[in-house]
Amino acid sequence: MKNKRIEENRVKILEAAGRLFYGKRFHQVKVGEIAEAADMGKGTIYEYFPSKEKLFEELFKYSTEKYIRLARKAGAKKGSSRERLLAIVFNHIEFITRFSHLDYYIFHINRSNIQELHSWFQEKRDQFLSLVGEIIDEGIRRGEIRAMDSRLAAAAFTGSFLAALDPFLIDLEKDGKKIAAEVTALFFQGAGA
Amino acid sequence: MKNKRIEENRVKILEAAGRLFYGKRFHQVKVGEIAEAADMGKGTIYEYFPSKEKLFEELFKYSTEKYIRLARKAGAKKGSSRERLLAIVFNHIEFITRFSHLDYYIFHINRSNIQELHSWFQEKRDQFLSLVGEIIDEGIRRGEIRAMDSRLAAAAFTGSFLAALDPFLIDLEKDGKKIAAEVTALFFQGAGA
Amino acid sequence: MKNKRIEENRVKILEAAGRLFYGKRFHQVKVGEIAEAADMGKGTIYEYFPSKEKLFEELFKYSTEKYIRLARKAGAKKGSSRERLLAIVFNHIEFITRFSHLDYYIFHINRSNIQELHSWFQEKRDQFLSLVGEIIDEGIRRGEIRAMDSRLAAAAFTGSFLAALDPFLIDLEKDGKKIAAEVTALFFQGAGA
Amino acid sequence: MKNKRIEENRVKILEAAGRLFYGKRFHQVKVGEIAEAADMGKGTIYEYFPSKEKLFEELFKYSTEKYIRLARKAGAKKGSSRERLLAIVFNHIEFITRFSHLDYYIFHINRSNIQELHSWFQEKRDQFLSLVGEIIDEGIRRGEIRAMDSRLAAAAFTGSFLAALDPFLIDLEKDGKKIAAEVTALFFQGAGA
DNA sequence: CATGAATGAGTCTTCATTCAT
DNA sequence: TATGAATGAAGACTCATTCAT
Repeated sequence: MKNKRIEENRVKILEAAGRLFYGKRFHQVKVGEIAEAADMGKGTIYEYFPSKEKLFEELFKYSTEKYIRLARKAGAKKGSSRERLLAIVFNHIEFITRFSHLDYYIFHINRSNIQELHSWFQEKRDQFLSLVGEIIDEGIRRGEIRAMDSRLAAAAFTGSFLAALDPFLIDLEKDGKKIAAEVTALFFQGAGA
Repeated sequence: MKNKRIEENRVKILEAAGRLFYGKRFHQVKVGEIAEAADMGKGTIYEYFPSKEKLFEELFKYSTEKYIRLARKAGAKKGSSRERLLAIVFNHIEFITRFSHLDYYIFHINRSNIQELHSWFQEKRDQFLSLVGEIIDEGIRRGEIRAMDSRLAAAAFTGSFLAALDPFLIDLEKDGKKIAAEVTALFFQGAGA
Repeated sequence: MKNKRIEENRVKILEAAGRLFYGKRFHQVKVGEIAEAADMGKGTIYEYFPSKEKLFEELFKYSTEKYIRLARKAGAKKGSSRERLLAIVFNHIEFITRFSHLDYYIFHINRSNIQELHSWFQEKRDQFLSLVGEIIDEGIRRGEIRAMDSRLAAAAFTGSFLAALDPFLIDLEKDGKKIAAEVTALFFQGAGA
Repeated sequence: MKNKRIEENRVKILEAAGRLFYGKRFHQVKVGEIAEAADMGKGTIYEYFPSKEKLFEELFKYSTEKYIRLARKAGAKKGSSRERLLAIVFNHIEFITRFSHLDYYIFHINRSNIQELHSWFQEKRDQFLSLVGEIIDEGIRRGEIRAMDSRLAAAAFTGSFLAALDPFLIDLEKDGKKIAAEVTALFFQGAGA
């Protein structure tokens, strides 16, 4: 099918661009580089994306949506709220391990400099926080979590595992799971004596 | 005095640049704009910074160091570990309220796209986490916080208040203090029922 | 063919640049002018030469090599050493008549301001002096020229025709050949009574 | 006296500029460098010369006039035409040995790219060729030189010693005098067998 | 007189985008 | 559909010159 070929090339470009943009600023990545990395001619890029700017936006969306899709799947598993939150964290670890360059586009450019994507990004963050918030809400309903502002708790929990699992701070491969467990435990038990 | 004049101009440029870079990408800010914003000739910028790139790096450092300096001061206040952590959070609120454009350069570009600054930035983050970690350690010594990995806790706590106080999510001015208290309380008591 | 097109464009640029640089200093010639003179876009120049500086160097080499190639051809003609030397001089006249702008880059910037080309230029001058020196050597062997340091003689002869045929001193078109003959005669007979 | 101090500074700047321009292109030498080399403030240069361009022109004139003044003096010595021509050549050697950087401005930028100086330079060259030509003319009158176009002979002779004594070709210090004698001998006796 | 910080006009160079092949 | 040579708009940066001290 024609569409399949087209979609394959789109993803090929996005993945190549993802790797290149990782750790570089927008203007440090040349369209020619992306083309080369995607093993295509420069002109071909423009068959799939109307501009470099749009390509970057698409990459941003592609990464974020991939993350949220996987997170949703991970959080959907049955179990206690603690198990489900842990699943969210495990999913995070797996994602940033497998798609480290994509991870980059999700929370770390979180105040996207792409003005055009601002509201889109807010919505996606909302979706993610809602996902976590719902798990917390259910935990409250189940009596596993004390009554609280689930929205705030979702943000706090998300922030804490993001910070604790920063691949620049720890060895994700080796210590990821352990830290995931610890940070989740901390969220449930608190630090107080 | 000569040195004073020079330092004043440096800061004048940095502050002007900070306001301009805020919410824009590196290449969207023209050196001429910075010069105009700093009320100087374009050439004068180059008397103080060898390149736009270097100016950006210096801005990054300037902002980060300002933040850490203020955080250190805030955390130094006497009191319980809870009060001191709260002081760190209050400082954060004040900083991103007063210097919202500078805040931008601190945790939100936290995987600095500026390759050259990577290790520098790691060090600064370490310094900040150590600052928080020491407060937690003292809390443990005092019996206010249960025995735990203070480093991990520091990262988790920092992550949670950063996420919860995101100015794009909440009205900092209005709800900042309340949320600061809540997120700190959550850190101490945990979410568990 | 592709390569042909590329070489054509290179030469087109070099010739255009040659005409422009003639009688102007490096910084008085704008890249845009060269592009316009070569009937190309400014960016195209940079497809062929990495910088204006390099383009100038290439022009220098191009001109010098063209001169030497033609001189070699002229000097290769059969005949007495006097005839062959005269051929070298005639070639010089023809060259600076037809390619006056290229001539400019050859002996008149003879202590090349282009530091990078210094040794390259020395080599080329050596080649030219050797060419003349060999003719003289053969003249000695044939008994047409008395035994002497052919290297020195080559330099002296070259210097004398260069100076005597300076287009700013004489009317090359009108008097060139006559003066060429005279200066060659002077070289053979000497000025002594 | 005031004027003495002023003249001293002028020469100081010219000499410093001469050393810097030597082997560099006009735009490669910065006014700041000249100032530093002359051990003055940048602004001070402008007290003595209205522009960098004019400074360069003055340097050019200064060098050329110094050369011609010395050549005239050298050629004025009593003796045979051969001795006097040799004196001109010896003077050349001494000049380019003592003032190598000034020599640079004389015959080697002989088609001055400074359009404004063109006619001035032609005149100076005329003066020099006349100087040599007069010696030749007197030689003819004395019967030391055969009847000939003294103008052409002057150019040829000048060209030959310039080329033969090129400091990039020979060791002036060591071989200068010998080559001077040889090139003069060649001029008188000719190369013919 | 001497200075050097401030200036901004002027230019090289880059690179996203086009389009003829 | 794929390509990459050609393009030129746009911007960082330089540096001669000025002028307040």
